[in-house]
Amino acid sequence: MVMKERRKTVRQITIKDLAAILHTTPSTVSRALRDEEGVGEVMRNRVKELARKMNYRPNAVAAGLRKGNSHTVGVIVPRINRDFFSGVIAGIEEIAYEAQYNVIICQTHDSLKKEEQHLDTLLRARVDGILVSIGLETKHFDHFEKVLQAGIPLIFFDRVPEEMSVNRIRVDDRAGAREVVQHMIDMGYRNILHFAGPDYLALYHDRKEGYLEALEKNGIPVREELIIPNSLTFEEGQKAMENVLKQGLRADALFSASDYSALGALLLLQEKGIRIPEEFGVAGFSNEKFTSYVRPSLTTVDQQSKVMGKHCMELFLREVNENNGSFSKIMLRPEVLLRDSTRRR
Amino acid sequence: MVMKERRKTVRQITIKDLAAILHTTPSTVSRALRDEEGVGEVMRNRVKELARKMNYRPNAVAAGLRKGNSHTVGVIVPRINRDFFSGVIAGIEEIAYEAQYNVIICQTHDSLKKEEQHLDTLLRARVDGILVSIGLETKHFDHFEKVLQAGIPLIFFDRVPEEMSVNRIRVDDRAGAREVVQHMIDMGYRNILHFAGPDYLALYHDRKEGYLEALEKNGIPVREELIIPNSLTFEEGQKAMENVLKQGLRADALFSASDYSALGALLLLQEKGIRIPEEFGVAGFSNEKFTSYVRPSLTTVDQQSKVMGKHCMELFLREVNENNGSFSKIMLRPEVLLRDSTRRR
DNA sequence: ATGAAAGCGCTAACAT
DNA sequence: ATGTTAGCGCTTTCAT
Repeated sequence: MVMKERRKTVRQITIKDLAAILHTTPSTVSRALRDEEGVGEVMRNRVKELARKMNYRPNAVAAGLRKGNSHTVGVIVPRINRDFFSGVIAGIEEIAYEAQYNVIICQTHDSLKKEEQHLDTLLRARVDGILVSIGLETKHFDHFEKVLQAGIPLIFFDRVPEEMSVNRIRVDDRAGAREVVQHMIDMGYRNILHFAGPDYLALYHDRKEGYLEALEKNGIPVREELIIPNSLTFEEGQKAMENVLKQGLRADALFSASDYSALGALLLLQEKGIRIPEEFGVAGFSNEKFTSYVRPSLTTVDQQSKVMGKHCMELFLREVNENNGSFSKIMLRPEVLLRDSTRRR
Repeated sequence: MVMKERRKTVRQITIKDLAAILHTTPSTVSRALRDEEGVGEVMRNRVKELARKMNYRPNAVAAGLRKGNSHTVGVIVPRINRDFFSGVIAGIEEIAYEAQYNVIICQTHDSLKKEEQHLDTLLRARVDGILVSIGLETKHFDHFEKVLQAGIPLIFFDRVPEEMSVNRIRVDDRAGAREVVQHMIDMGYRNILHFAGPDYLALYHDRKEGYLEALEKNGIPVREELIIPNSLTFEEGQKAMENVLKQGLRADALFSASDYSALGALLLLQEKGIRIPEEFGVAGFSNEKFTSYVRPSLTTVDQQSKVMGKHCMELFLREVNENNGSFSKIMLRPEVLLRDSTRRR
């Protein structure tokens, strides 16, 4: 590859150029290139041959303007470097690819302002649909109204607004939490901490509910002081566990709504010389990759990220084709992964 | 938020609609909205007010077609769930945001076919520039030629094609490797394994070179059998280390070109009851987040991902404004992070 | 089977 | 300060 040419503003080949060379018209060229009816065998081949030879590249902007769609969907997620979200994106991309859709990925870093900006940008770019997992700052959802006003499908996944008539896909967080806590109880843990997330997000609410249900079912009284709110990051997890130890709270296990804070706690416990899982059990949520890398490996709940992504895109495709005024709620079954951090005896 | 309306294909408000309502013309409305010269104070305010009231949303597709640019750059990376790549993307987004550019993120999963497809899609979408980190399968670069033909800036980062006249940004992998191996030698390790990547990628080549240089400088003879090619993933790392042990190779440390295979090896060694760092030292490369989460924490080399992303976007902005036929090579200084996996005595 | 003409929504050159 | 006109590159009706 020789990069000899000085870069300059180049006028790209257009359909009109091809038409002129072949002594025909843009309409015929357009039809030929898109394999439409009504072009002679010979002409079609001449067009395609020339297009190839001249490196013709269709202008999707122009086509989009004319056709009124872009064959592109926008995906808005809090962050792309979470295995969960990148898994969802992989699922979306897989189905999108089959259906010849492009995917634009945006991350909000959990900022409401960024979320609104990305939304505007995507709407201005005239995407054909938007798939969103909302950020931690998002407590009201008015800014999503304009997506519906624009008349394109809007689909929420994982972090979804509850009690609203919109398409949404989640895993059954409550069941996942219940099962993992049940397992911990089966392992003989009785004083189980819970690191929770903000209650206004259904998934965190449900994880707490699952925790409570499991305790209740086993006749274990709930101790409010064991439920520690807003402990989702690595650092928060360390700090929270440090406080627990400092306060001398009677506790022998932790079920965290987040793998990150579970790990923070786990490392702190190890530093203090507390043996896991013998003296203290730890479980997280989301099946981040590192949970299988740390020692002891961390019990967690897999959220079917790739399956969720596929469902998202399939739901979009259904919406865009059928366009009936209804909406879907899809709930996936999570998979509890029992690992060494809770497996004692 | 009441989502009452049945979704249907809605014609969005256009500049023409606004003009009609205000008994003026599209040009005036366009000028007013973009804060251009030549619109009266009163008219400008009336236009803006109405646009706001009617939820007018400019059609970026139409504007792009007319202006011949999209104010969008495309970013192609092997995968987005590597902390290194997501860090670069964060840097790109930061500068892009300031300069009012949109960013389209594409991942190739190291597939050459995907890389070519994404490239085509971005060119059809008429992005204003493309920033790429090539995939493992990519050994020839002809497909990038068309980016230059299209007359838009092309910038490679991290995984760049060497010996080619294109813009590229990297860290000094050789220096990073040399320093970390020197540190291992200082710690008394003498028989240091190297897990290498494919030699045709400059960054892996250079990491090996740095390793060799450090040995040489300290008068330690190179033993070819200690250099194990294509060991980059977690699984490959485990397998490679297992082979090393099985073969009874005399080795007391590992410098891996990848954090993932370093971790695989580390865990395998621990399983076998080998103490780290006392009996065996381990170092990786890239500063993936998990390297600080595992115990012992893993010595590694930080690649300045965010800084690299900023440089990429800044270089793009310079290119797009100045458009001189030259190209830049930027080399960043990596930072060696000495952690517990190599710190003995 | 092919061509002519209009127009998607916007911007910009050229009037007035 | 505002209007008129043309056109970005494509698709789609309507002719022939």
